[in-house]
Amino acid sequence: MNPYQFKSQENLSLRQRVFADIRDAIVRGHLKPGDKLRELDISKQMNVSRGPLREALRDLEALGLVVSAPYRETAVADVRKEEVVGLLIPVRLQLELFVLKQTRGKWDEAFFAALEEIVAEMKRAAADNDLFALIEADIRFHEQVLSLDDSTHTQQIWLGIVNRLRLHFIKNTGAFGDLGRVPAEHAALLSALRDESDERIEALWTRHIRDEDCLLCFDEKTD
Amino acid sequence: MNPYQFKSQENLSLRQRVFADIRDAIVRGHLKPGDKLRELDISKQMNVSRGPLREALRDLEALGLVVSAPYRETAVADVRKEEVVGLLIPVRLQLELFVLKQTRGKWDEAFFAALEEIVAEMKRAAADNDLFALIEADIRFHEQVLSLDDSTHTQQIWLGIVNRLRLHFIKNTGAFGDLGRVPAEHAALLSALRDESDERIEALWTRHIRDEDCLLCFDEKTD
DNA sequence: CGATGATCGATTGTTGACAATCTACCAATT
DNA sequence: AATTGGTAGATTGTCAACAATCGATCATCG
Repeated sequence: MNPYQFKSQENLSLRQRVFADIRDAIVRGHLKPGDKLRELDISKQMNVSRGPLREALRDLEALGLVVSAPYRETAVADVRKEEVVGLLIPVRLQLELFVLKQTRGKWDEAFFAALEEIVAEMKRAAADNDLFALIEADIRFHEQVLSLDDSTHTQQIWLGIVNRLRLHFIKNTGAFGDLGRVPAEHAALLSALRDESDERIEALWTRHIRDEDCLLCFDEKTD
Repeated sequence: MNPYQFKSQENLSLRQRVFADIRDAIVRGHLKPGDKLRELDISKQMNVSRGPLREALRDLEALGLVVSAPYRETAVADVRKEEVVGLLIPVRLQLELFVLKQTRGKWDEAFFAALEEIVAEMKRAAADNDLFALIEADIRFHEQVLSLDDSTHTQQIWLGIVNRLRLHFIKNTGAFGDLGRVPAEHAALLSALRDESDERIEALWTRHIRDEDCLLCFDEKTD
């Protein structure tokens, strides 16, 4: 056998690359809610025919990042803060707690090391004041946890909310007062996973995810 | 103004009709998990070109009803009972409780009447021993509740799980011992919505949704 | 005999052209 | 002036042909 592990060569179809590009443009904020996505324009810009592009738009629609109606142009969707805070984040919390409970005892050193590495990335991003990288690392931290469970449904539900969370985070950029708090919080979570009891982990985890939206609600309350 | 309210004329694209047909074939059990969906076969059978069909397949994939990989044929997805019971149903419970809390006080007579009508349908279906109709009525009951909230996210998350619930229910058909229990349970829920306190409603609702999977786990434990 | 390479049929991926529909605008009618 | 009807341009919906890739099969070679 091969002693070196090659990364799986991801065979991305045109449709998937197009999808990723548009998604990134949306969650990075280059496309604002309500912006029209005209198929011909985009297909010309990307040098791609409309077939794969249309399929990519349908994928984005399924994730709630765009909205469309027959014969009307597709537009970037909006995400309202109350819905994210009241619904998406609770569902997400439920999802992560489910996986943590489900996989208790399966946490090995490789898992902890991966989280450690992500926390290090967070620190770098916070030091650089790179908000986007920070958010991506944050998401990757939680995805690493979710990946403990290989159930299709877990991934599917996560996919259904993660991009709207991205959109939400980016939209409420200004609220992140202290970027350094993010790596610190996640480091605390990691150390809890290593040493603390299940109940304590659950309590910490719940508070962490609640705090994340408090960070974001914050800007509404300041003078 | 017109005194008569016309139903909104639904303008369904070919893609949407194709989507609905395949979805029905899957949740009705005519297509079993693992069955291959060859684009050319289906497009010929439906007398439709592959473009809209492919988009419909991508929609089905987003809902977790089919799985596919590049250059490999799409196949009907399977749904494992543990995942439904452990994850989909808890998430669904959370979703419905959220909407109920959110819309408390907005429940009018028209809403109750709609639920009443659905319960009547359930009774008919149970009397006819028509399992499929019963399941559809059950789903419609809960969709009626969810429709109290007009948030996009609520619908989106529901869409992400409802078809897999359908698949699950159909798959575990044999478990439904007493069809009459279903309308009775929902009638109880309805009367609780009318008269009981919020706490009592929440408790009843939680028990109801838990019971639904108990009904389905049932077949594993008999004899 | 086992591993590698080539070939073929089947299936999906992609494209560009054509058809159907929508929106906006303006004229006709009352 | 308000409503209706019609037209034009833009945009999406649909199609059928072509290209790329996959899996199975068999030949080749060590």
